[in-house]
Amino acid sequence: MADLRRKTGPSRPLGELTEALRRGERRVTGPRLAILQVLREHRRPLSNKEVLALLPQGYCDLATVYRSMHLLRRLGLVQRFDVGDGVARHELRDAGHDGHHHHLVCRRCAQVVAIDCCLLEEVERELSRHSGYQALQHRLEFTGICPDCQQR
Amino acid sequence: MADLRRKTGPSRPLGELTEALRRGERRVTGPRLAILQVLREHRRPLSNKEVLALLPQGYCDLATVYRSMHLLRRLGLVQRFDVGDGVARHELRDAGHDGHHHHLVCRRCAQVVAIDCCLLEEVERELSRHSGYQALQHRLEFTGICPDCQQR
DNA sequence: GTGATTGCAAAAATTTTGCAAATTC
DNA sequence: GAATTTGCAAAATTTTTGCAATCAC
Repeated sequence: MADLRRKTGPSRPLGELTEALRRGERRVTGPRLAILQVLREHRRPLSNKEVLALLPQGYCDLATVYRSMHLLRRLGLVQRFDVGDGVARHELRDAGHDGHHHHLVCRRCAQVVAIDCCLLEEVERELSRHSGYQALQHRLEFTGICPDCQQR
Repeated sequence: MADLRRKTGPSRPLGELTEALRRGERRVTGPRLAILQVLREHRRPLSNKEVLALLPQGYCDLATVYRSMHLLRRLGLVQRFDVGDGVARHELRDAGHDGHHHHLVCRRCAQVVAIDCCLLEEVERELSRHSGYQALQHRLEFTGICPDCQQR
């Protein structure tokens, strides 16, 4: 499922990522760079242990991976996935994450259609009124079978 | 959008649930009955600790709640949700439809509100017409800051 | 009675944290 | 030089498991 979400094309340049760190007034350290490299090269949800294993032998501590992942998530660079086995996984997000939008993904071929408009602003306002929750955000993903795949 | 929040009334009759246990050749025990009662009365994703706390004082062991929840999941009676705080939650599934609905999760305390109606059936139809995709499904999750956390 | 189920306690596994030393800016 | 970040070890959680006692059928 995670693979279906992935957009084709190269991942974000490392420079952009370190830039995001600096914007957040965080330091660009060896471990953080290395972790970002791993995430760039393996674009699927990785557990922290997997990330550690993909780093040069003994390069950094598991605790550092945990801390870095928290940071990257706060900065919006990474998205967390819970697959249902009690282990958190993280995946690098695509560049356009500030421009909020949704995707429609084919479950067969993973072709992606971007949905430009955000469909849920009105719903969000209503929901906030009814629930008392504030600062609402949402994450919406559609899947289906694309026209091409329907013919096969 | 009148009533977004799930009505808290009991759902599936208890008899139907114990029936499912028997069909699975599992025994109907006190702890299992009590856990099912709790799930029937609180129809939102509950952690195992929450379930235990909602049972009569000292009524059963946390390990039993874990084991029961595994069983109920294998039997398809409950659905597991991972909200992103490292704690698994379970919710009773509805008999009739697939149990599809959405959640509103507090980003601070992970408290969950179930949203009874599916907001996107109409959107899905529109989207299907415009994109040509078929058999659409979606996953939608709202997050926000719950009223309690707003005060802290 | 037989076999599944429970409680208890102990173990596993994941994640977080305190603090001195090292690193980045 | 100041402040953040790291490693290490220890702690805190969440979840699982072994086993004798108990319970459902």
